[in-house]
Amino acid sequence: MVKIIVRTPQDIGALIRARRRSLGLSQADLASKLGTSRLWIMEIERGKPRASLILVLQAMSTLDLEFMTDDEGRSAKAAQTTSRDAVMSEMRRRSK
Amino acid sequence: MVKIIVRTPQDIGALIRARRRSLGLSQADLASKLGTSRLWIMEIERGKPRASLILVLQAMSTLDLEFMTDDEGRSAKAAQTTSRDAVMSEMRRRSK
DNA sequence: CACAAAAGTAAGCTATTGCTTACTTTCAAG
DNA sequence: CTTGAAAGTAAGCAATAGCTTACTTTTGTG
Repeated sequence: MVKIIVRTPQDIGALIRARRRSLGLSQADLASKLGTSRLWIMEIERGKPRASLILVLQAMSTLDLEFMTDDEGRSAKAAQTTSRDAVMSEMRRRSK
Repeated sequence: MVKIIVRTPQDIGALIRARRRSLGLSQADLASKLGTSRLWIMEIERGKPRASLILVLQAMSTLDLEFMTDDEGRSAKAAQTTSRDAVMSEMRRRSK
């Protein structure tokens, strides 16, 4: 199970297409599961840059795919800003 | 470094907001780095569902964030479909 | 080859995005 | 309490997303 990094709409298109195929679904099948049009599936698989976020996320979940991202241990502990960040924002405040 | 799963526009909004703050950037700062409007930053941080994919991906990269997904070892090896998938797609073909 | 499903292309339409500008409200620090 | 930056709200507008329908091309099997 290798981690793939997703940076571009093309990456997402390729991911969706590969997964759709590996599940044996046609574009029409996926479109109807998702409640979108077959045309939309076509376009997203081609890397449509301005596709809407929610449809992409729904497609991911329909295909049992998940996005992950690294959290830099900032979750609960650093509710109060770190002193370094405080300084930085102070600096910006002062500069013009 | 904990992996966070991102499933909804709200998840993305929270992620972007947290990271923006931890970098000491204002919404206006981020908007101008990204070439979008401050209003867009506002909306995305609130979980705008239909925001456009490309802007979201650009925001991620501007903030040094990455999306990852699991590849199920399907990369090169299984260029030719697995026999099980072949059967399934065959079945679908025949059924109506 | 021949046939059917899947995939791709096109055109036209409405709803929505993302923008600008301008104001208001909240926050942080003296 | 005052003040300036950041954040939130609002209105109006051009560009475009995503839809339907219809047609064409490609793909995979017998």
